[in-house]
Amino acid sequence: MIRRAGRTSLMSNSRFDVRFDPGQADSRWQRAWDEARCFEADSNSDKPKSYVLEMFPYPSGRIHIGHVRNYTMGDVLARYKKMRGHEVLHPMGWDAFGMPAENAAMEKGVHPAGWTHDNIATMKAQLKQLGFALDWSREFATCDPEYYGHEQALFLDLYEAGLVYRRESAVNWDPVDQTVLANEQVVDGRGWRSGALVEKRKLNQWFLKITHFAQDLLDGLGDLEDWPEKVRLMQENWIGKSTGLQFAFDLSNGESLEVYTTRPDTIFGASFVAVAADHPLAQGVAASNCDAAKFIELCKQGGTTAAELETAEKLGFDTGIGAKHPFTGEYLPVYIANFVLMDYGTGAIMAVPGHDQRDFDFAAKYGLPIVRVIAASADQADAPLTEAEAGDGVCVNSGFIDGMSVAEAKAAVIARAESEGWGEGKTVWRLRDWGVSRQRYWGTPIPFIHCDACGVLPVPKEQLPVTLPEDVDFSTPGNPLERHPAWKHVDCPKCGHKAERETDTLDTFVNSSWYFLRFASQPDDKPFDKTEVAKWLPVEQYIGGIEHAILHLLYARFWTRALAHCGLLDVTEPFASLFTQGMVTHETYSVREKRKDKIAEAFTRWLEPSEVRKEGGQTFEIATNQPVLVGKVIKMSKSKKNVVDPEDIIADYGADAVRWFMLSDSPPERDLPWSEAGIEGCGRFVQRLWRLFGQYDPDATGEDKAVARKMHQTIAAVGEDIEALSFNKAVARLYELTSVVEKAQPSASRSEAIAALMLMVAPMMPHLAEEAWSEAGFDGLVSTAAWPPFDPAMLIEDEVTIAVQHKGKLRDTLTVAKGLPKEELEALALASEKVQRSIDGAEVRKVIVVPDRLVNIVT
RNA sequence: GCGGGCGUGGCGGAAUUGGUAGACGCCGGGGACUUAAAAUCCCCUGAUCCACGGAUCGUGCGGGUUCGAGUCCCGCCGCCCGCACCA
Repeated sequence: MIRRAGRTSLMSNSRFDVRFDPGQADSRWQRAWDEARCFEADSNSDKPKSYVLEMFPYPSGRIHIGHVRNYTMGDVLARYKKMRGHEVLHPMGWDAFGMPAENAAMEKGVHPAGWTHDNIATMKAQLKQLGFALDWSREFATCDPEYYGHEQALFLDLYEAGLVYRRESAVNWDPVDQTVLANEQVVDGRGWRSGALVEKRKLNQWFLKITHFAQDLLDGLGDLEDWPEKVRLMQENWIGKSTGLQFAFDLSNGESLEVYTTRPDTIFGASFVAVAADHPLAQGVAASNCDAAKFIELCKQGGTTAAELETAEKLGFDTGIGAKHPFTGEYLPVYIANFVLMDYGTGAIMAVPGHDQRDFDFAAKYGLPIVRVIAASADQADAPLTEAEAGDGVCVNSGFIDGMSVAEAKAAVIARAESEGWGEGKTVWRLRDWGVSRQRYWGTPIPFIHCDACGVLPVPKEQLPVTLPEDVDFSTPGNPLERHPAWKHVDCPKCGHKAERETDTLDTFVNSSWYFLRFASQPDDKPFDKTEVAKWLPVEQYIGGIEHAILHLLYARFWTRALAHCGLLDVTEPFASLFTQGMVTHETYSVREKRKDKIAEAFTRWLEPSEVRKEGGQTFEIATNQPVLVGKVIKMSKSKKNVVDPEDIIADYGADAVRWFMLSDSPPERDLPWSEAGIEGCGRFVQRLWRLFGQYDPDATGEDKAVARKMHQTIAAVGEDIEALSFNKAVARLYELTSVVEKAQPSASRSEAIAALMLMVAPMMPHLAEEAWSEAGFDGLVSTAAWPPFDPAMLIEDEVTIAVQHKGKLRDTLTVAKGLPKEELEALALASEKVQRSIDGAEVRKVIVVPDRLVNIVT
């Protein structure tokens, strides 16, 4: 199976005589791969194709260990697929627009472009050091004008297709810095720099009609069998299809108010009506009532996020208006409430405290009635409610729907509303259109021009790209594009009079919504070529963090559909299989210190792992020798200093040991705790394999059945494990084979197993594998060699160990020939001395025999 | 608050999906080699009891189904992630 050429003796002057030296081997093989250009994908190949993609990184400065884990997983799969004869596309690029570049500009006075390009250079060098099998010929950064220019063209295509529009929408406004803040820049309702109370302010902004594809995006989830169930569920909940009743309350002031409810079955339990603070009704009340206006102002303070709105104390303002209940005719009070969202449904709700916790909290606070209208059974109609009960049951205290199930009552109430003409059944989506406007510089300029006479006009396509101006000033907060003297002012493309450019840029999620298409095909004159893309898409395996489970992945699915809708693409689902990997974690180290200026106030000083020393179960700070508090194992973060720099550990242990550590022990979807002892173990294993590889002897003779069987079993299992991305299991099996081969006497089987090990570790430890492969005298690169075959006949053991239980407890084990009939197994089990002692003369009532597994005797 | 996930030795985890719990690795202990150290190799390592043959307990907690439960069902507890302008 393996041909060998060249050297005939390994006995002398071999690299195997000394320890494996990653310091010189790593870079030598990295150069060899570059020179051979062996990882560049050929679109015209007739091999089966594999598109392996990891989420491209934001160039934040340096590669962190999370990147290393992510890209190592993808790399193992890409290298494995190549060895299995696939034409592999495994590209890399840079998600290069975003806020940190502007923050650096403000803090350090560097230009975002320069900062970003420096970071890319650093990080690319770091990725190269890890030996990833990437097709660098397809590399790009989203901040390249070529890339974002094509993105602008696509944006205009979507505009022509009616999928882009403008409307008013709220942003976080910092009144001191006079700037728009991202949610993460709002801390406890205050601007992170100014500390000013953040306000909600309305701006005209650009939106993409993702809701047009809501049903399609939902339906598509059903076909994504190779996506984690939890991600599909999260997206399903995010899209949030609900059917309910939309109806109008007649108000005591003569007007009417549309509300939407998903629980029309609880309509008889409605005890008040609530509208959002920015609902027109609330605005109307505020116009003549300054208390109401004050309350609305209060609601504007604080964050805009759902989590903040829902955890904030429920507050309301009684408008004094009454809403007439459609069945009882009773008037319910209408409140303005801080927990009602204008963006969902009609921005107004009927509140049923008995069966919705938010309504319950509100009713309890304001002394409103809490009525039970759903009960476990009809005789429980008056059971007291101590909290909202959202579960199933039958209707009680509910007039004509009494006794109906929740589902029946929903249908009955909708039917009645429709026949009486005051309401209708309606499907409502939680999914909202995607706001893509950002009031920032470092992003894709939105290619539109505002003309007083002609309105909002797209930039003609032949004038693309609209490039960012380079001479910008970050000394004052806010968007530099707004105050740029020249860039902003242009002539109207229609009437030729003076007009202004749109100064908003696109959300960076737009950049990452089509980058996988550009990797597959990158012509100069258009974003991508449809037929070329069709050769590579969908991505066979997409790998990234769970934090992208909803937004990025939903936006990319939407964008792909939208482009297909415009006739630019034939695919609708970009990622056939998705894998979400866990984080890399580390324990934290801190010392509590007393501040000199504030003696009473202790504060925490965090220490880096390199600043502490462990001794006799205790941990000390190296510099001061004082005891260190060892904290929880949490995600590595700069603020807690529990970080390790990949470059440092590569320097200490070599790329292969780092890669091996990333794959070992923890299942890839779970968190991986970083440990110094663990990486040391990996470094030892690299040397252990190296010593074993040095024992490869092409002239060895003789068969060793046990070694051969173990090798075939391992080849079969490791292949399956890699395909399932169960790298930790593949690693464990390779350890097992290594141990077996080490202990075996020299034989042809043993040498064959050593060669197979070189091939099997090649995707994981490519530098070591190349060095051993060439040193053992094999031709060519191991990276382009074929994965070793296995013989299915060799997988089957001829002996099995049978568990013998008495009353479900293990009493003995028997080693027998595989496939022994039930009767014989039973007889052997009953003959066991240990079993007889346990039975102790009792009557055997039943014997359960599972062939090749166990015998259970019941007395 | 809503939605999602995860709990197995000192630690990371494995267990053919209802069939020998703890594979494999790390840590720790003992030994070999060495003048010594490093490196390497061998043995032990869930808890308790023990007559040294073994016994009992044990997969977050409490119930249940089953000849048999880490795995299935019901109810709790704890921790983690996401929540639309971080990427």
